[in-house]
Amino acid sequence: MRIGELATQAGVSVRALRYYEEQGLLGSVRSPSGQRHYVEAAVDRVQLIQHLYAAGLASRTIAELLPCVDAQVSTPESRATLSAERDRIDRQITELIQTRDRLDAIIDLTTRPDLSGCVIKEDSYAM
Amino acid sequence: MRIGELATQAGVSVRALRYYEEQGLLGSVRSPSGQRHYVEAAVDRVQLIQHLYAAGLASRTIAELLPCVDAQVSTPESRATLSAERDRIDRQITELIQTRDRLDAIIDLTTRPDLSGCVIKEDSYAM
DNA sequence: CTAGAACCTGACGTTGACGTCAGAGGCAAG
DNA sequence: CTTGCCTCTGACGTCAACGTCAGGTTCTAG
Repeated sequence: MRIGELATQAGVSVRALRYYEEQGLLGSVRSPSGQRHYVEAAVDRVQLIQHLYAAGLASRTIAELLPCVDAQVSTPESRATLSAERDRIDRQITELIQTRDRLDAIIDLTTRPDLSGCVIKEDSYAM
Repeated sequence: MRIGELATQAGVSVRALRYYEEQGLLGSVRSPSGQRHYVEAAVDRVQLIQHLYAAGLASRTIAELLPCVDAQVSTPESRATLSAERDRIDRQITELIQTRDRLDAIIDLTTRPDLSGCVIKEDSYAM
């Protein structure tokens, strides 16, 4: 599998894949002419990388953690990084839920029929 | 309340507050000498801005939505933006939960006692 | 065999939310 | 009055994850 097809299948750009390799996140086998070739499993790996990026992890952090995924082994440092990032994501989720609920409240407030123009109510008071 | 105290109370930098004003997110009253003065409610507003930034909204989007919060009224466009962002945050939460669970699985796999050194199992096969 | 698509390596450009520095003025205390 | 902290307005710097362009090679379909 060459870089263009991997890009298509994983839904990222060719440039991104080269960047991942540059950051030590994604390996490739080079053909004699220098072209990158990937195994099928690379699709999943790229998507994992994307999810970790989306969760706010930096390249360096991902580069530190991916070997654990590969070798299924963790050092004390990587264990610390793993649980730290896990907890950070957890707090991020909590905050996002609050913000989402806040947006819901705003939507509710601003969508609800505007009672300020409801003069009839005042008439009923005047009775 | 001057800019330094607002920065302290809201937990952001002075530079950030000037930036918010520049982006039209945060108003201030100027003293004759040109210094910014803020009302108490500015603390909450700054924290709302921070939460919206943390949720991935851009300055322009926030600038578009804050008037709704203030006036409690929404235009058709702002309603669309509001629900679009709400849904985006919702998807983001879902993805973050998946990534967190993925990290949990990795932690579990790499922390668990290493069975690869357990040769006794192979002996039991050899029986 | 040839055109066009895909690939390569640099290397500079982009974007957003600020950080930081320079130079100048403002304000309360002693 | 002056010392020291706070504030002001530009304006350039930063950082990360790519985008984009240049200039050249390689693969593939007809």
